[in-house]
Amino acid sequence: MKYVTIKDIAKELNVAVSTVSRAFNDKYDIKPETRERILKKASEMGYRPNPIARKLVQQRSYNIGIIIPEFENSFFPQVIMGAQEILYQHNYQVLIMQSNESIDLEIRNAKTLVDNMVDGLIISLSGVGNNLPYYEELTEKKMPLVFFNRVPENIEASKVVFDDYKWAFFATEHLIHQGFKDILFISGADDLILSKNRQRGYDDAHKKHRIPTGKKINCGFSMKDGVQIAENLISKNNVPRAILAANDACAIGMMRVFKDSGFKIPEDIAIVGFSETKMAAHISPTLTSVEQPTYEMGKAAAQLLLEQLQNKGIHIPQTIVLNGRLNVRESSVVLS
Amino acid sequence: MKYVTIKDIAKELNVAVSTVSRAFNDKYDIKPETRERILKKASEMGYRPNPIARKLVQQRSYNIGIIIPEFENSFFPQVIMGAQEILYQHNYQVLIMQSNESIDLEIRNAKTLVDNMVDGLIISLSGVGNNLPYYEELTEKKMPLVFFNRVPENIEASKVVFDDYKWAFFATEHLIHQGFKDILFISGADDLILSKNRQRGYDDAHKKHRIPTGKKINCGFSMKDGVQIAENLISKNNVPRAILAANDACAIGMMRVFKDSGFKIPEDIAIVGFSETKMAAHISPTLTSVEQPTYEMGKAAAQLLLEQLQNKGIHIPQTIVLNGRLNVRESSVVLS
DNA sequence: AAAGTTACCGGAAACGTTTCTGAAAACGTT
DNA sequence: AACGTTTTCAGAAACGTTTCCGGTAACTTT
Repeated sequence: MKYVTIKDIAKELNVAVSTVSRAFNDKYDIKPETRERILKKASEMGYRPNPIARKLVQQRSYNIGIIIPEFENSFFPQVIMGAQEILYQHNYQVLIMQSNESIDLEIRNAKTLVDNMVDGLIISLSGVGNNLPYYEELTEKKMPLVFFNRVPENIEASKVVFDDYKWAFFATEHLIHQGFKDILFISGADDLILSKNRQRGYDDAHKKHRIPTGKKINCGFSMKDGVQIAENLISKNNVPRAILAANDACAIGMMRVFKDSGFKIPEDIAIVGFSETKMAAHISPTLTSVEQPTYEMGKAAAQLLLEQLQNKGIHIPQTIVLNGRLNVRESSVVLS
Repeated sequence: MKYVTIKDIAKELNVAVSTVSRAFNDKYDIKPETRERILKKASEMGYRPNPIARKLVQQRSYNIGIIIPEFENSFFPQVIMGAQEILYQHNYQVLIMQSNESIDLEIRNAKTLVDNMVDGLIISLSGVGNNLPYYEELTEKKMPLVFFNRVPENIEASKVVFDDYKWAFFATEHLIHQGFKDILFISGADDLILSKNRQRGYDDAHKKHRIPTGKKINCGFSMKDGVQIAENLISKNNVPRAILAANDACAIGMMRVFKDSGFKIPEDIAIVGFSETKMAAHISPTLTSVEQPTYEMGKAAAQLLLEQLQNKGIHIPQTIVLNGRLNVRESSVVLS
């Protein structure tokens, strides 16, 4: 590839490169007339400014990095789209990297993005481990950082999360109201705050209604995980009356297994999902699920980051807690 | 952010910057001993090479850009993961951009990536329009390009596609074998080759069995599109006996509407999806669908690109056609 | 011991921008 | 007409690398 540079234009027009640069950067000290002349010639020659060179001298990139743990569920893509909308408006480009649920890859991704001089980072953790010390380091170096969804506990950075406590509470209470006493809680990895909050919600709902809490099983967020757990429950003859699943993918995987094994949903076993996907309303029975404002989560994260980018220097970390909704559908309701 | 540079190390060790550079680039003319000394000091100081500066002087980035039209279906994420696997192995970083099914945004994305000196581009089209002249231009300028899935017709570039003709043919024939004569064909946008090939497969299957072809409706690839079309068919009292859908999302959207309106699947209406998603096996009735090797598609695209990157200069565009499979499930089978 | 090789390293140019400094030209003021 | 201002621009340094060129020192060869 041959690129047209600012020098080519300068030579063509017999002006200095600095003049051409000024023409493009809308600087005050340039005659409108020559500015037009330069812009015209530049577009004739098909010139496009080289962002790489600009990054180098300005020490900033107008790029924002987004790191997500997985691509399987539509959750993260939706968050990204929300963030993109805001960032595009402010002339930032978005670089997306995916960590495949691996902490090591996540660190590698983060370093790559930092090396590429992103102006800020929006991150959802793949897990908790030696990535956290690195993020500590980044915050100390004043790299603008925003975590979302799967956030670290002890890092002083802006975060946007879902109110997992509250909605785990409501979802559990909903199941209790249906008369179920033996409610299995499928949790994400234990080290995520998200899991702890849901656990608290689940526990407190039981306390409120003076019911002993049921079992808890840790689980990933994929359909495969759900399938595996369900098969396990059945083979051990350990099927509960109701389940609060880690997410929809997990719930749908379980439903499939239960249905195949002759269980009726919700008559034999009731199920509630989390972070609702499009599928919830389309499978049968339709799946009760906690709906999260994914798009808004992305938007909020982007906005928090923009704030940091604007008032650089002083910056008080902020945590935004987003509200949701429980969409009650067939999978958890028994008509009595 | 303050970055440690090659100069800092040079100063610290009283060597020239060129020497430090050599130490990192594994060049022959450096004494192993000083090389060690430099590497040690560098890691002590937390030095990381600045890829931006390197890009500028080398006029290459070791970055590959991937542009996809949408994030809703898991299809593209899976392709990306396949491509990533190959590209990572060859030390390329992957930059992902998403065009939101907009041709204008797609062009903008492509230009951004080119400006950022990606070494190559892997693209799936959002549509056909004034993006194509731009890609023509890029190929003339020798920018390595690989299209996949939604590919342009008349551009001399490497492509990897699915054998849409063959599997549309088989899927249609499968429906014909079930005894259905009135088969509605839900197609993607008309200007995509993919759509044309499927159309041909659909037509030829009818010809082979001497059945007049049914209707065709154009449609997007989202669940919403499916819902809308199904509602339309019902309201116009125009429901066919069987449907070959544009993809699974579309099929699932339709199934939902039909079920809600009292249609039995497959007794009243049979449905076959395309580019199978995880959901196909999990909804009820389970959905017959054409399975595409998404992961392999990404791998193949990456490999074609790598070939171009290696033998730069001479390069004969190549088209890889991937095979698939028809997974027959409940939604299309009537027991007779 | 002189000449030729080789191994190693320093210096400087280059990549394409932005930005700082300063100077020429144009203008206004008295 | 002399001076001060403002406008407009040119030149050069800088960003952090790689790479080319050349030079010294050590080692071979005769």
